[in-house]
Amino acid sequence: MLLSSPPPIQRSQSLREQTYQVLRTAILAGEFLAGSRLVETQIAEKLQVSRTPIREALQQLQQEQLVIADENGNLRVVSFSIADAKHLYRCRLVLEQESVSEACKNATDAQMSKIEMAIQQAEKAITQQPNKLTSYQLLHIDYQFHRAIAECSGNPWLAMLLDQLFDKMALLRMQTVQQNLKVLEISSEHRRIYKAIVERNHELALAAITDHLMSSQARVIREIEQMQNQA
Amino acid sequence: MLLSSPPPIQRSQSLREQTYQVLRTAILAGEFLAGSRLVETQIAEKLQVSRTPIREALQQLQQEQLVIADENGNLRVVSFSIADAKHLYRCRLVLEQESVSEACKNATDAQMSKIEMAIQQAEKAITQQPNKLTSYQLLHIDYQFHRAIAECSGNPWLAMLLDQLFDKMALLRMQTVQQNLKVLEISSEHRRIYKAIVERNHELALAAITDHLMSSQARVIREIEQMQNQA
DNA sequence: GAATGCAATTGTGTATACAATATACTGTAT
DNA sequence: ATACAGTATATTGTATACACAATTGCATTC
Repeated sequence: MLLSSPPPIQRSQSLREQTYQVLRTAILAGEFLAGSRLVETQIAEKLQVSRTPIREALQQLQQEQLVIADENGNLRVVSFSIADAKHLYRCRLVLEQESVSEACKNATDAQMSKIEMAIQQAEKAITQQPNKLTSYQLLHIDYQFHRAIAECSGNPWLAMLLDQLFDKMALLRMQTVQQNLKVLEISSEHRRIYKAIVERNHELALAAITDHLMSSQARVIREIEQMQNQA
Repeated sequence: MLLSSPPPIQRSQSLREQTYQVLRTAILAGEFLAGSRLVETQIAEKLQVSRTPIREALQQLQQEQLVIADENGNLRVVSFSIADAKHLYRCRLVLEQESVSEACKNATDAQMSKIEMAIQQAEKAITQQPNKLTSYQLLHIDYQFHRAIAECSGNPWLAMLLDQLFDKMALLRMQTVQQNLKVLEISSEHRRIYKAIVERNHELALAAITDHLMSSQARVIREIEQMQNQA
């Protein structure tokens, strides 16, 4: 007998994968002081696993540039400059322009409704639990929206490249004051993008995503500048 | 006594790094049949090192998507479809447009001359040793040019994203018939791009890079199609 | 002959051992 | 007290050992 859907058995994740997730989340949630040192043995002891999975998780984070080796080869959590912010946003802009552009052409109804769901979830979250959300959670919700558009593009490589940038964006925000995002502004900007995609209005969608990202960049840079003035 | 320049000693690279380079080069040079399986223990024996550095090298290749895990978790060299080719070129196009665009604005004289050197090296190589070059070497020379432009952009993240794509491009070519690239066409297209950047002619540079990549994509896809017909 | 069960083999995940190197510490001589 | 030597400590790179899962081949049974 043939099963209609092949059983998606997932054998419990490896320690490496679990360790990776734990560390990545901790970094993106800002639980390490920026620039703090990461030592295999210490993490191994804290998580109660051997060095091997830790090593591999750290290596992966290093490749993603969430962790970098300093001049002595010591691993540290990255810390971004304003220049980095501008460069990262520039990369993200051209990739997301392609993303919405293709989404206008290719998005199926199911995919579009996934975008809308992302918007609704965001709005629900910010009205229901105004101050209970961490910045990390807010950002995650935000990226669901952008991720959904990338999926509409039908280009998995594009989605992959954007994913890489999203992580760095999150870290960028974590470095800044943990002040809440301008959630209302973001929400209306998202709606505008979504509307353009649904109408398959290519020009408008491009303009909307561009505006959104430029505003977002401006907000981030302003925050970083404020932080630096305080310090 | 203090040395004027901090001694740039590079203690002989780790086995992990060496293994990584060996495997990566072998893959990009097409020394594995596409889709062939990679087994830690076998490679370890062949290279006469323990599994540990091999594991880590393979993990890195996996993250770069030069190696993927199949449904059973076995590692294999990737193999790209025509759809992948189109998607990868699309990503590359938007990133390289940004690249030349910023290069027009920011390139210093030294950086520009590096681009020209890349062109000259390419021309020297193809006139002096017409048939002695492997496809891998030709591609490497080609990418020097594109890499030089990315450096002119002054955006290290952009360069990083493009680097990732270049490796996949190389693999894409390796899968196709090992017939020689249309080196003459490429060379003149490169010259056109270079000229536009030197003149800081933004419009022209964008048009030139776009033409170049579209032609390149067409060449690759034609090759893949031919291959598939033969098979 | 097909199906079931049971080694034997292979391969991976994780822990640990050991060596090399970098860092910190301590005591001694000036 | 300061400079320095020598020693202890910490950290990483690599090898190896062991456990477990998956696969294969063979034998046994129906």
